Amino acid sequence: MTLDQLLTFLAVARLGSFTRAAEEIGRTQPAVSQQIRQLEESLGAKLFEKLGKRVYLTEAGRVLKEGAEELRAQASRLREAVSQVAKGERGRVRIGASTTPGIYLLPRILGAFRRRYPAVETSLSIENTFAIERKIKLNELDLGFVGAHPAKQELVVVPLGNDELVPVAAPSYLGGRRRRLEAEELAEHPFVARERGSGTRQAIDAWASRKGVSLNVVMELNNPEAVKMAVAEGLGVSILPRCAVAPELRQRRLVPLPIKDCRIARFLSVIYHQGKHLAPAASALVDLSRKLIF
Amino acid sequence: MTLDQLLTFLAVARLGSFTRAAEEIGRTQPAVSQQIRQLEESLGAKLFEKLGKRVYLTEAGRVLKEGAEELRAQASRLREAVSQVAKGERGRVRIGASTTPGIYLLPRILGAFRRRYPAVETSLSIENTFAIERKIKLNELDLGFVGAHPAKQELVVVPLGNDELVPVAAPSYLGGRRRRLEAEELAEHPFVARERGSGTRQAIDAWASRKGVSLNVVMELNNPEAVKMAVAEGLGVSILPRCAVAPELRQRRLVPLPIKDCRIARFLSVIYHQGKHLAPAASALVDLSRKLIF
DNA sequence: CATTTCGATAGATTATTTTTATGGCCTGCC
DNA sequence: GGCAGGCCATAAAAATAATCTATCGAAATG
Repeated sequence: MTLDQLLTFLAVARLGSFTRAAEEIGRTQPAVSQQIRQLEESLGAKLFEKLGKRVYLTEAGRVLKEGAEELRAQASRLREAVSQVAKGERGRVRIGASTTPGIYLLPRILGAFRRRYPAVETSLSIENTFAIERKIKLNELDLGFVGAHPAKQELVVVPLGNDELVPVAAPSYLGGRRRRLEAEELAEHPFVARERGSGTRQAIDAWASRKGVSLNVVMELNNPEAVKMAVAEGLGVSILPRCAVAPELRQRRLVPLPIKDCRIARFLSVIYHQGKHLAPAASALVDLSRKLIF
Repeated sequence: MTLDQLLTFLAVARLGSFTRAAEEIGRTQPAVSQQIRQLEESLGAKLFEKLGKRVYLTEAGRVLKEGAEELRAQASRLREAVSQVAKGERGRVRIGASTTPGIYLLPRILGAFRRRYPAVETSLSIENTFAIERKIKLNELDLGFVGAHPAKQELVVVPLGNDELVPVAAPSYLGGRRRRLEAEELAEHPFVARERGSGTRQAIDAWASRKGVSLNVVMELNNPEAVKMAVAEGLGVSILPRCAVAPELRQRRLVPLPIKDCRIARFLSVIYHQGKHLAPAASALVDLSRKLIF
């Protein structure tokens, strides 16, 4: 039983004639005869009977006709569904993001994406960079938004833009002072940090060791919002992604802490598996991200 | 897109390997590769991606997998349904019967048939012999139970048995008399007859003209039950199929009217279209009918 | 009763599928 | 890090399947 045979069968059943069915499907009549014979053999049932001139469906043929029509409709729906996915009109994109991009960037990006591709489902799981890399390698995620250069052989890295890290403090913490600190002076201030292993923390540690500063970490938090709260409460200073503190800086709930030569720029990237054929929807999301960042 | 390609696709999707899928379906690996490639081309969508060693479904592949499984299940159900019809376990038999067999024979036959083949639908339409023959020729009926020899070239006639016609009267009509009538004497009695065109009437008329008797028809009714009622009420005598009057004879609501040389035997037959491939269920019904008649 | 229509059949031909043989790529193991 | 082994892709050959041409026979038609 093949789909082709079923289509031939349906044409014969509908037209009540082998010859006319043959014309309709652009074959010769013997080809139709053989297709029907094979279908009958494979099903073990006679499908037509020739009473006089006309051909009639047998009872088995009537049952097959019902079912074959349903099958054809379903096959056609399936073809359409796959085609929609292939064209990016439908589908699912599984996104992973590390904390900073996940919280401060992706909501905006995904909002725009959703307006553009309303029928494409997106799932976002926020985890640390390491976990995201692992899941991408296992094909459990399609795209990863991370702030560290993985530079692994198996991953494609699409640069999105710089994510500047800015030192901040509570307005009351600094008081009236406006003096620019030397990098070493940071050691004198209590420092509220993200947990070790976070991209933000890694970038800060790398900068600090480059400058020969040892930070006076008084608190480690695995959530940038919690870090902001702690700093706003005057527990200490911190260095946070600009996109994370932009609203607080505007509302003056936090203020910049000027430090000499403090240009910590983390590179935000989208990563995906080497050799992966990005679905159109995923590809569109990457494009959209690049536009929205700049 | 063929069913074969979908089955191959499902095997690959399930096993995550072209080679293992090939083993499972008994082909070589390149055959699987080509099937998948053709499927991808016909759908216009990449279905698998090779990331490292394993092959993974793309989003389009995931959609196809869902749908293909449904399609497979439906195709398999369809195959089963057709097979059941072909084996006579299921199906529909469209039966036509003329009045006498339809009322007095078929309820019993169909009851027995239903117990034997509970999943086979039967439809019974009671019409006159002419209409039944026409519908059988138009393939609107599968089997016809009639009491006249159609002997048309295009019909197969399966004899079931004799349907004896017995003269009857109301007990009160005869009074104490028990004398056997000569055929000619029947003309002296009011006769309650079936309508012209009914098989019973035709048989009686044929017998009467053979005997040179002209019946004194005082009433024509198109329903044998109505004839019985009329006779029971003493409106006259009639000649009715034995199977139609058996209960009344037993209950003495009617009594036989002995007439010399009155052996009117109508032959009951099943008819179907010449060249018709009887479905197993229909065939079984014919067999059952022959058993139950004798 | 000849004629036409329609499906079945057989043999030739074409198209498709499968296999065989091989190459490239990645992985994992020493 | 080199090498073997596993896995998929590819191309040509072989096998299989589908289609076409030609023709037959049965049934309906005028």
